[in-house]
Amino acid sequence: MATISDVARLAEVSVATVSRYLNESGYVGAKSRESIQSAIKELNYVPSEVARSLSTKQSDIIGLIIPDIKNPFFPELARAVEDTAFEYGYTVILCNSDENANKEKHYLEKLTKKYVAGIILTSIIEQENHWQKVKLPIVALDRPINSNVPTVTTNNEKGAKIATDYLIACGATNLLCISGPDTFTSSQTRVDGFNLAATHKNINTYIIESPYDFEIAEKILYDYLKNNPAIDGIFACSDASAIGALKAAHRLGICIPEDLQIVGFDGIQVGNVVTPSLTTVAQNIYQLGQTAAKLLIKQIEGHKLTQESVCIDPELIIRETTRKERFK
Amino acid sequence: MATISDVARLAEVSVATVSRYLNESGYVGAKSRESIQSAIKELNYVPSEVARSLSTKQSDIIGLIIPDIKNPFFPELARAVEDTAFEYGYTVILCNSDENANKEKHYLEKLTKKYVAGIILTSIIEQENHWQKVKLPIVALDRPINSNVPTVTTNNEKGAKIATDYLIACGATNLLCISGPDTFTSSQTRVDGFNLAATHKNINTYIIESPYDFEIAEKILYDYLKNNPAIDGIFACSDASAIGALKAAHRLGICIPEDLQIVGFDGIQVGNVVTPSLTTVAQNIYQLGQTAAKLLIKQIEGHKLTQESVCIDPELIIRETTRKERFK
DNA sequence: TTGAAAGCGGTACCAC
DNA sequence: GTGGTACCGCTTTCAA
Repeated sequence: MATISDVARLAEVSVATVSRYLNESGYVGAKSRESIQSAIKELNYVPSEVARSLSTKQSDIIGLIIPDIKNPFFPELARAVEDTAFEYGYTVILCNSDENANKEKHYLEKLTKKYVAGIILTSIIEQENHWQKVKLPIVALDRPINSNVPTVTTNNEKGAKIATDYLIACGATNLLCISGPDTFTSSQTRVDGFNLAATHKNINTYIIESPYDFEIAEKILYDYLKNNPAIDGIFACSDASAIGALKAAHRLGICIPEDLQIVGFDGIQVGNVVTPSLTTVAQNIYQLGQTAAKLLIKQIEGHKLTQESVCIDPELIIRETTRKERFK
Repeated sequence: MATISDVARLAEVSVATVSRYLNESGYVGAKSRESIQSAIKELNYVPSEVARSLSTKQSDIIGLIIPDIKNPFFPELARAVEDTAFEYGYTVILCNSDENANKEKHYLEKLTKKYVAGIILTSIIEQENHWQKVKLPIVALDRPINSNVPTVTTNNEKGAKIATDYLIACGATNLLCISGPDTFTSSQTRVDGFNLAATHKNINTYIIESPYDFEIAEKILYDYLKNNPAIDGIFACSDASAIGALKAAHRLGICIPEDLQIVGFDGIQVGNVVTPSLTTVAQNIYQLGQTAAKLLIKQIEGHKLTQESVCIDPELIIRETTRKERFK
């Protein structure tokens, strides 16, 4: 593999000049420029990013730490981050933390060692603060970690409120909210939105907790719905639990949406494939990822952030698990 | 950030000794060892992987090039690769090629510049040969690129044969095979398996092509099934097209599995969520990724490969889009 | 406009 | 056992 000095030698100039040419920093005379160009071509020269990194203490690598790429929410997010990174000439390292503080910490350290340019973090660690040791640009995605860290999230409360309002408008009066694990602030915020919309009306509300896993949710909801047949509307804090509820209702012979209406949250693809297809509050996942990446790159490149944090509105997608709106 | 010479100075030894200690190469006396340890602790020293890479021309980064992480087949694959990489101390860079030769080439180059240790490639480029310029360890995943490159694939022919045999055993006699784009050898091989199982019996066979996209497949199959009501069994070369077929049949009022049985291929999660749930030939996706990563790491670490290529058997998962087996 | 040379933070050979 | 030191390939002063 040819090096910069090979190029310099062949072009009969100094490495400094070649470097200047490469980085478009400083002057390079026309003749030098030409001979450098042909030398590069002839030697098939490709600059070493590692050497450059060592010198500049910077790289074009972005670390993306997420809980689990298998979780249907994240592929699209990762894709958005990668697309944006690609557009700006960056590259992304994928890390699955499994909601595990140690793994998260491990990756944070590992990425630091690599001089990554910055990190996008969907952290489990809201209370802890490994990230504080990291002096790199960081953006928190989906889950805020600290008010000093720029954060990109969905407007969860608003989304939950819209969903609940819609259920009520469609005639549901006994509402169940399926919350997520209480360690997720996003889940708590969605529950807040649910309460905001459902209280002070002639509505009965119930809350039950379930992990964002459709098989577990199915079990939990099977038991719950069996014992609580009055429930006629469900707002689930995730599509996964919504689909679990759908399956459970199916097994119990409950008709959807006639006897029971369901609205999910997230907008993952599967919701469109189940029968009946799922009415849901869709997060703009791609935009979340894209925004996070852009915010990070802005920081990396030393621009001032005009907005520290971004909150993206979700959108209600009406499909088949809800009836027609009756009350406006 | 502390460097190796800071450590050496504080520990009152030379950098060479610290380096030896760090890499467990060569002798380090007990006293030196101790003072180095405490110096490292005190300075909170973390070795720079970049500097090390420059010196050794090696890194612990594995490049993973896939068409699109949003494609439901790949998250699990990526996860398996990442898990295995993690286990062996490697880190993975994720690249989405979009089945685009230029993007693939770009990434191949970019990864080379970074001195990545090796590359796992799900290539679109079966005929081209960008990868030939790359002198790094490579493993081809899912799609063979060349007989010299170690390859990990599913036994597609066998899987297709099992699926088709099963359809026939369940009483289907007018079989449609939904193939994939003919640029995928995997699809061709599955069609081969289908033909192998279906010809020479009192079976009528038909073949139609569709992309691995459930919405497009739905359109194509809607038209096809409308005009060919005799079809009573479908073997789809992907779960995506199987689900498209399912949706199309649903819209046409065709009962599944009574009037029409469907078997998919891939084993993606969605198949388990649709109604009726999809009988399918499941690839062992996790194992594919894991095997590829292990094969790559073996090469990287200079071990001889005992088996150049690996072919993993898929498994028929019987769910609700097929009837009970009637003929054995 | 250009080049010499001092880093960047390690590794590894060789002499002691 | 240990240390001096010449690289690895590139960036970046600073002087010419």
